[in-house]
Amino acid sequence: MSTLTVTTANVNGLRAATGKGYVEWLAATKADVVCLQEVRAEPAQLAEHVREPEGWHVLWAPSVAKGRAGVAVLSRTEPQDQRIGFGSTEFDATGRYAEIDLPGLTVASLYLPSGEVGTPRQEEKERFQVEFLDHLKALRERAAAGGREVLVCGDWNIAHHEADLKNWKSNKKNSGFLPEERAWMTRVIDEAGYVDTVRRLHPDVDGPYSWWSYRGRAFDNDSGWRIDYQMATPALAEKATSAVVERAATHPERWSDHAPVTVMFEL
Amino acid sequence: MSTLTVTTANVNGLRAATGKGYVEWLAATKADVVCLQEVRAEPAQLAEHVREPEGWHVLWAPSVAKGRAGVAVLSRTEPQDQRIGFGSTEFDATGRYAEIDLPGLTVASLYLPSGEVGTPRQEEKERFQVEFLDHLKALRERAAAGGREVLVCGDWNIAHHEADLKNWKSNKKNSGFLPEERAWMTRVIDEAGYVDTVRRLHPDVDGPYSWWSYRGRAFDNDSGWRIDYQMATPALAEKATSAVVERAATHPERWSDHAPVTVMFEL
DNA sequence: CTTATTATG
DNA sequence: CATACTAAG
Repeated sequence: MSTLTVTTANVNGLRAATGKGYVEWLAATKADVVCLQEVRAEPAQLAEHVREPEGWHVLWAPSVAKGRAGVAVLSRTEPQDQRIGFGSTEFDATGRYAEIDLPGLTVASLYLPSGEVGTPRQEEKERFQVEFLDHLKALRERAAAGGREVLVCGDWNIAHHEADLKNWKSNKKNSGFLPEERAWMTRVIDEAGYVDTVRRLHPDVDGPYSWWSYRGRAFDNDSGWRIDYQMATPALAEKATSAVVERAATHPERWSDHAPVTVMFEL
Repeated sequence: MSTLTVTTANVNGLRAATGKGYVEWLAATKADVVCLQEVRAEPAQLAEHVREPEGWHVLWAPSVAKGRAGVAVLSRTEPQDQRIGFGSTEFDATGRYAEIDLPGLTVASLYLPSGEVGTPRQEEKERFQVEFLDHLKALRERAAAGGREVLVCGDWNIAHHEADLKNWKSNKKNSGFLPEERAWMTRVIDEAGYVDTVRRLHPDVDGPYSWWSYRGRAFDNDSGWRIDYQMATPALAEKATSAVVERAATHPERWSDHAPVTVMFEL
C-alpha cells in the first residue's frame, strides 16, 4: 500500500509565476507528480532552478508558437517512457499534451484549446476535441494492455455541469459551457471510460472552482469555473481518497488565474 | 521687461508618466510654455485633467501611428496661431512637430526620429534632417518678417559635441553621435542661424545631460546624453539667463528616461 | 485584467 | 530597460 499525490496547475506563464510564488509552492508541495499547463516559454527561457528543479524529472512540451500554451510533467521518479503529443498532425507541436509512464500508471498533462464562439479558435477547439477523444480511448486500451492505469490531468477549458461554474445561466452560450462541449465531456466519461476524480469525491458541492477571471473581483467572490480536471481510469479513480483545490496557494499573491488541483490516491 | 520660461520634456509615454509624477511636475512648474515629445497617445486616450490641464492652452499633435511619437505645446496664454507639421508629406502626420505663435515669438516642439545605423529608421532620420533644415531656415525668415523670434524645443536625438554625451568615444559609430549627424547640428547653427541656448549659458561643462538609458545604472552614474535642445534665434538666445536640466523632476520616481530642460529668458 | 508577443526607443 | 502595440486567454 502506497500513496500517490498528483497536482495539476495551469501557471498562466511560468516566467511570471516564478518569483510570484510558484517556486515556493513547488518546493513545498508533497505531490509526486505535477502537471503544468500554459508554461508559455521554452525551457531555455526559464531560470535553471525552474527548468531543472532539484529532485524532479521534467518533461517539457513547449509550443512552436513563442509564448503560447506549453505543458510539462514533473515527477519525483524517473519515467519509464515519455511522449509529447498524441499523434495529431495539427496539434502535436502546439504544446498541448505530454504524457509519462510510471510503473503501472500513465500520467498526462493536457491543455485543451480555449475559444470564443464564432471564431477560428473555437473551431480549433472542436477539432481538438474530436481527435483527442479518439486518443483517450486508444490510450486507455493501450494502457490496459500494458497493465497501466491512466490519469489525464490538465486544463480542459470546459465546465461539465451547472455545479462546475458559478454563473452557469449567463454562460450557456459561451465557450467553455456550450451544450456540445458539455456533451463532449460526457462522452469522455461514458464512451472513453474516464472518471472525474474530483467530482467523484465531492459529488454534491458547487465547484470546487479552479479558475477565476482576473477581471473584476471574480477570485474574491469565488465566481469561478471548474475546468481543471484529473480524469482517471475507473480502477485508479476508485483509489482516490482526497481532492483539494489549493486556493491558498495563490496567497499572498496570485501567481496564476488558476489554482492547483491536487488528488491523492491510495494504491 | 518680462520673464519667459520655457521647458522641453520628452515624457516617453504620457499615460505612463501620468501618475508617476508628470501631473505633479506640471502643477509645480513655473514655465510659461512647455513642449512635450513622445506623448504616445491620442488626446482622447488621456485623462481629462491631462488632456486639458487647468490654466493651459494645449496644442496636441499625435501621430497617425498608434502609440508612437506625438508632440504637444502647452502655453499659459492663448496662441495667436498654431500649426502641426512643417509642410512635409512624409512627416506631417507622424507626431513630430508642432508650433505656436505667441506675441513676438514662435515656439516649436520637435521630436526628431531616432534610428539605428544600417536600418530604415536611420534613413528616415536622415530624410527628416534634410527636410527639417530647410524648414528651420524658412521658419527663421518668416518669423523675422513677422517680427518674431523663434525657439525650437525638443528631442533632437543628436548629441552635437563630445561634451554632450558621457561615452562619446564608444558612440562615434552609433546613431545620435555620427559625424554626419553632428555636422548637421552644426549646419542648424551656422547655416540656419540658431543658437544652442543651454550650451551658450554653460559653455565649459560636460552635459548637462537630459537623457539616460533605462538600462543598467545610466541615470545613477549620470551616464547620459544631451539631446534635448532649445534652439533660439540669436536675439532671443542673447536674452537667455538661465538653463537647467530638471534632473530632480524624476525623483522620487523617474517618470521618463529624459529630464525636463528649462530655459529662462529676460525679454 | 494578465501574460505573452512585437516594434520602438 | 521601458512604453507602447496586438494576440490570447
